[in-house]
Amino acid sequence: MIIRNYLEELNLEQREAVQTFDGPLLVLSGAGTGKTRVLTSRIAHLLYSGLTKPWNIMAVTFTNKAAREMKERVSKIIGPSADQVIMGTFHSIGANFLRQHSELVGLKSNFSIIDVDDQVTAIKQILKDSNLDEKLYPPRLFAKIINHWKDKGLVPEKITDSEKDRFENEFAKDVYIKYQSKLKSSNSADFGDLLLYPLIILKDNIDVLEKWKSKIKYILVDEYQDTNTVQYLWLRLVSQPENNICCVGDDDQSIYGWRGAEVKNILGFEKDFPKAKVIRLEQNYRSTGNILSSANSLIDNNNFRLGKNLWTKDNKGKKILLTGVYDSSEEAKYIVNMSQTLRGEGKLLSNICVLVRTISQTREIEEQFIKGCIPYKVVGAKFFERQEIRDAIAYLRLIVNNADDLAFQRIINTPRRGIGANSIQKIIDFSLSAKCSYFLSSIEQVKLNTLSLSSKKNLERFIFQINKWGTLIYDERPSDLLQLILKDSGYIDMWKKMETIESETRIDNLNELISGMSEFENIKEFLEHVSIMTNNDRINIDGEVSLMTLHASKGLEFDYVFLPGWEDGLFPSIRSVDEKGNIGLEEERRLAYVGITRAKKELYISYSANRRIHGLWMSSIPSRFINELPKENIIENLDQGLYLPTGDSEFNDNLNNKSHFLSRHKKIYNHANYNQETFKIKTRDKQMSRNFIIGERVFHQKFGMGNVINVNGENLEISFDNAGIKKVRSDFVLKK
DNA sequence: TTCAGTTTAGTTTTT
DNA sequence: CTAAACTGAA
Repeated sequence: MIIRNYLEELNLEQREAVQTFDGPLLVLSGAGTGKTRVLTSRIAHLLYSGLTKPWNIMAVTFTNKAAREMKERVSKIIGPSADQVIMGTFHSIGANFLRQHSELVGLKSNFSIIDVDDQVTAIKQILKDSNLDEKLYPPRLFAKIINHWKDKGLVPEKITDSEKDRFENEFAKDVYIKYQSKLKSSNSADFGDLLLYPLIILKDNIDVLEKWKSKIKYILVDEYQDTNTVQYLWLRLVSQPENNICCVGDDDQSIYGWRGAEVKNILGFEKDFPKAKVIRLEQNYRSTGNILSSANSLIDNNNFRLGKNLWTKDNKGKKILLTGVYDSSEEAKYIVNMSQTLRGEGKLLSNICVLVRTISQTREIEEQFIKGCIPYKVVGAKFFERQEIRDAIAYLRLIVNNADDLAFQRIINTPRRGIGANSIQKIIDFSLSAKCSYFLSSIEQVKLNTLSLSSKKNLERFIFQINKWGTLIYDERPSDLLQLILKDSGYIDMWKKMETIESETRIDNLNELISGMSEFENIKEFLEHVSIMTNNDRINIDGEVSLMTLHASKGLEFDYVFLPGWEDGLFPSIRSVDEKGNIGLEEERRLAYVGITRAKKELYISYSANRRIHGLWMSSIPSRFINELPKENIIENLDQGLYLPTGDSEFNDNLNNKSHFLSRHKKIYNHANYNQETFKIKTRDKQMSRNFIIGERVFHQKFGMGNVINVNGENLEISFDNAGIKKVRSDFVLKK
């Protein structure tokens, strides 16, 4: 055992949180107050005190990355036995549990985990079978309702009439029932099931519950403010009666309400767990005084909060730089210029991050980073949602779980193998009447000779291939097997034949997937990993600027933080305010609070007068949140000088007034001429950069330096020094 | 059954 | 603006 004086490194409150072992404990831990340190020290202290064994402790984190980090930090104090502590996200722990007890809810242990897109596909089919018009009843809406019910722990039987008040909900309950049986027959579970099924199993099987209770003696929960009802019920169930449960969280950082998170879980902790002890951590070790008092003053505008005030021994530091720009591309350029300046001052790029409200904001910023030759990384880029990646994973899913109808449907004719809509419909119809999977149905169709000769031949070949690959699951390495599948199925060739830039990228992505798989021992482990991987699990902190959404930034910290797009409508998002009124606005404000408190040293907030939304240029006014920041902590960047001063009376009059949402589209001042000018400059800019000549030296963000060897309009063929020959669009390379 | 060309619908955040 | 859905011809 490695003995370290971990207790002495803690402040008074932290130490109390670490040493309070028995009974329910809530640690209200503000941003940057050392909550991870408390959690790790607590685990170490529990083990060090000899009270319990590692496998009797369960620590639930919000991301797998957080779990990994925690494990590392605990093992630094206590040694390798830290590995035996049960750590993971609710979803990964739930999935594990469900694999052990799957038969209790009618699943097999090799069930597939499906994502939102698969849900929508399944619901589409159900609507079709139920003769409900997709146009009238959008599948996405049903998916949302069903997920919402699952978050609340509602199985179909428990849906009461009061839940049906919305007109769709009457159908929704029916769709929900059919959806669940569809999933069951596909041997699949969605994200909600990973939490809901374990709860049901524990409730209905007293022996399983007792076994769990005798195993788990101490529970630690991170990010408690973002737990939903199911997670809450689950914690209540397994922690009773000793209630040795320690929840750490910050009500001001609750930003997942739209996903079913209930702030009331943390607000009502003392009521839910009688005799609970509450400890507040308010000393911040992360940010400067200016950053901290801005955050405090902003969040003070929220009504629904427990209330706390962060303080720091640190000095005031630099003021927050507030910048108004003309349009979003100016904003992107500004961020890149500032990053360049910081880099010039010797600051590491890995200490810089840009946090946006919506992921689409990253595109323009990326463009400028490429032009400015600054390495960057988009964290949580939707790699696993790309078509080619989903297709590849669907092949693996079908091989591991033949009953996975959603995977079957996705790839049965991808690449085209002569099995058209008619044949597929026959397969589906038969599976419905025979109550078997699509895959089994296909086998029957071949036997029964119901399809056209060519279809039959093609289907036979497909079945043969799936079976053949299935025999290799345990023999081949996952990466080798996928490579084999993509080659033999003709999937890679399908993209190769296209010879477009996009198809090249897709093949690159597939190769990236294959190489990423090499760290996994078996396919099942890999599939588990990809489906419940969290956003920032893939983060790497090399010499790159990080670009991500505010949501993805939870739990992270950076020296220099850019917060672009502080405009009313974008941030706070008009949708959340429209849909949920003040509740929605408060959540947006908490999101702003999370953003501000990520910064350790310097914070740059910016807003733009014009932004292109869904292809149309819109003008906008600065975010109301800007006025909630104390003037003494802020300095306005007058260099840019492209926007009206924030003291503008029209803007102030409209604050906190819903009508100003309506005036959102109103031009603040006429930019028409300027607009045209910039447009001209931009096109000229683009055209100039597009005249590439053979032999020219160029730079590409991903592939580095290279020489142009072929020019075909916008499409360039480049021989890169380190990455070989690639086809690239001219927008993505820079002249040297 | 396939493929190319055209129209339309949907765009906040994510396990 | 983009991806999915649709349409019609080969």
